[in-house]
Amino acid sequence: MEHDFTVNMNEFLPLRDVVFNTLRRAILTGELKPGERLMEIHLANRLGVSRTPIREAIRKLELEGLVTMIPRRGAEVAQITEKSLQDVLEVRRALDALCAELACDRITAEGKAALKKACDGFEAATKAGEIVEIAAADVALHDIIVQATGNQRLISLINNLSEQMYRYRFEYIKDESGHENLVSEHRMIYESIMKGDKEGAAAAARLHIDNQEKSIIRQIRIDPNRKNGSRRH
Amino acid sequence: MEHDFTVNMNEFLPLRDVVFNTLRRAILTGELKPGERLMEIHLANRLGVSRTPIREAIRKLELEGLVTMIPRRGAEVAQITEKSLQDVLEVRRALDALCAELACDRITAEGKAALKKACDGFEAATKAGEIVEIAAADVALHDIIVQATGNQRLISLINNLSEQMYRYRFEYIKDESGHENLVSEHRMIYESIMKGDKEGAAAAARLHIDNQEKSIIRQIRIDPNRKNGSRRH
DNA sequence: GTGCGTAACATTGGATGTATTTTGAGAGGA
DNA sequence: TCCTCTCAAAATACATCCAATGTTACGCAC
Repeated sequence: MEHDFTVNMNEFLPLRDVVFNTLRRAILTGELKPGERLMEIHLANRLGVSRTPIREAIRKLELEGLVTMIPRRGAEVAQITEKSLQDVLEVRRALDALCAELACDRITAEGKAALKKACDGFEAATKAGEIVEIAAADVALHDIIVQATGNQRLISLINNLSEQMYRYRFEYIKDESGHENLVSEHRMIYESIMKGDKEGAAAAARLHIDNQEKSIIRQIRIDPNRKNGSRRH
Repeated sequence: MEHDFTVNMNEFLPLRDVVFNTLRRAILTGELKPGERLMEIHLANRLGVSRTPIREAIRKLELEGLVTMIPRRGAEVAQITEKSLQDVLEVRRALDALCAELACDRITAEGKAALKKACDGFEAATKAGEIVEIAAADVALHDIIVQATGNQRLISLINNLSEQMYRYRFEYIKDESGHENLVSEHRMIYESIMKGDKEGAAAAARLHIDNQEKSIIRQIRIDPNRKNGSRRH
């Protein structure tokens, strides 16, 4: 229990970080569409800052892979291809399995309690059927497992990779038929971690990603119009 | 087989990328030491450019984890702790194993030929005993496996993680006693991939990282003076 | 002699100015 | 009608400038 000044600290975030977070959110929520150009002056006017913070934010987005740079032409929102999604998921499968294994060894008593609560919470959310609730519960559950590893590098990598598919998060949750699968997968991960069964936890985590992959890829094929961005003004 | 303009393109790299690469190399080779402050105006004078490209390069280094930002005070070269190294290696163990597995399925005939050549080359280099040669052969070998996965995201992640321990690369090679281990580990990975034995390849890759980890950690404990940076002027 | 306060300095954060490059439209010719 | 060349408009890349803040050192008081 440190101080509770953290809230006020947000006021003092450098503008570049505010812009960075704003743009990232806009890209991940689909407000800025793949292929759309990010022009410094327009963004600067829109956000009411000068070009400098915009540029620095774009540099970071570039390294994160959310925008692609074309020299002397500027940045645009990165295209998401089926291949790139599969690449991301392939890595995530390995890293989520690693998380599950490490969590078996390292999770604390409080962690276990939180995990149980999150697992129950997810089950309740699916029964209620509220998409947003389910997504939030899903994130919370995974977050506990990831955090339990205590590996800072792993934590930030997973967060980054998860982001890449953030805009598809709702797709596989909408699919009602998958709900009981989701619940049982979560429960299997949960129980394996509780027992300290590393192989079981890893296998369950992999299976979980496999199913997400199937669901997401199916959605993309059904609705491939996301590819082309449209101008905003 | 696209164009072969890639070489000439280097001439047209934006200044910020030149600075980015320069600073990154300086950090990884130890020319800029952990804890050392990166002051924009000094770097600008040193490299003969203005502050703008420096700033944008630092933003990228920040996201890559090579420098840490202190608000209103600037950037400094990130400290390397034993914990952070272990974190990196823990992730690499999983990703190298994944690479080996994927390579089993996806390596081409040319890839196999190159792999054989690289493997023999490494063995020859260890016999010759030239540290630099051995390191180069080691990189070449691993590169072939990583590239064979065809997963662009995985490739860049592994490259990034490898960089984090670049300055320790020579440490575990200097250790003469480990040479025959290195050779046999490489050979085991090589043979497993040739046979398409995924489990074997993954296990061998993990073992390989385990041994590197032991060697590097031992070196750090022997020579922990790297921790504190010194001012340059 | 030590500790506190203040002022000068150094450095980052952000804004603006300038030049080069790209793009796109329009005119002219095949 | 289509292609090409030219020119203008716009956007990036880089440099510089101003403002705000953190740091340091000096001096004064206790």
